[in-house]
Amino acid sequence: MLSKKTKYGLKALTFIVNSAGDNPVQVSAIAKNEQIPQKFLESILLTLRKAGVLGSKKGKHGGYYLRQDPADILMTEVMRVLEGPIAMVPCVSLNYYEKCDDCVDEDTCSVHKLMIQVRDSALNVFRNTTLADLAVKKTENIVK
Amino acid sequence: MLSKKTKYGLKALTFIVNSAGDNPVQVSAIAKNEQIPQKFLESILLTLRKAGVLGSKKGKHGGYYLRQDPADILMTEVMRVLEGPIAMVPCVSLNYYEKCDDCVDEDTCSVHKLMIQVRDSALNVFRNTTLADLAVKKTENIVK
DNA sequence: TATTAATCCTATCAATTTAATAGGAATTAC
DNA sequence: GTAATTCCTATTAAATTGATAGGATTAATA
Repeated sequence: MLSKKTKYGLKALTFIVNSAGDNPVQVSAIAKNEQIPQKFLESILLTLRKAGVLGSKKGKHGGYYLRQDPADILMTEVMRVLEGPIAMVPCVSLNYYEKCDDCVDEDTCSVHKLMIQVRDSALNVFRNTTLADLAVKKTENIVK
Repeated sequence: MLSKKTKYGLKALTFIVNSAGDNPVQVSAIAKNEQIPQKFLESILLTLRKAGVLGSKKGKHGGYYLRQDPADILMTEVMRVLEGPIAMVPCVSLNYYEKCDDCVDEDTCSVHKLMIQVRDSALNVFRNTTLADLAVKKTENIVK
């Protein structure tokens, strides 16, 4: 299952893209519009900022903003920050590899083989989707 | 993350395929060879039996066996039984659809769009992989 | 410079899920 | 009838998730 953290995070990022002014977007505005508990959202945006996806400005008229063009922000990065490894098992993770304690031989493990395929198919989606793609509205989508 | 339940279940099914005799395979044998807690494994195999993937024979010389040719058992079925819905969010699930309470319009939801792609890519793997594929050993794999 | 509005930080909590264990009932082979 | 096996229900410990609480810090501006 996708965690609420990730779901909220993706919605928040999309909202920021679509609030396209030069001013930072406030947590309260996002929370209200996307129906997200504000305090929870605060912690999520903080995570995204620490990961370098978002920048922030403190104090009055502060808020969050993107640090790159949305077309340059890949879902691989966003998903890893919010949801953790893309692989479903550590033994097929590119960025967080760990050997299974129970598995004698990775090369003959049936789970390993299957999970590599699942990982690659997910990677294929995330590598080819940017935040800009997510933020495209439906009408724009149709026009394309 | 893949649950241990699913991991153990996949390993157990593979083990049964590779124990290819006509006799049912005992839980104790699987548990021992695959390093799975026996009581936990019992409950997993019971689930697979109730779902129709495995058959069982009680009493002395009893055990579990496949009800179909491994080449006819798709990962879509196995994964749904063990891990639950393939979709990461209920609102894109083919078999367990549920509307999000927070989401106003599915058609414009950025999460929805992305998760449909992820679901389809996973389905593509699971629909094209059978238990027989999982159970192929490495050497056989190379020979192909 | 005082006030207000925002992010930042740490801690805590309740609910849920997961992984595992326990104990025995039912069934079957021999 | 005994031994070996699956079947069933209940319980539990640990981990994770989702959310809340309270205040510290920072910056704009009146």
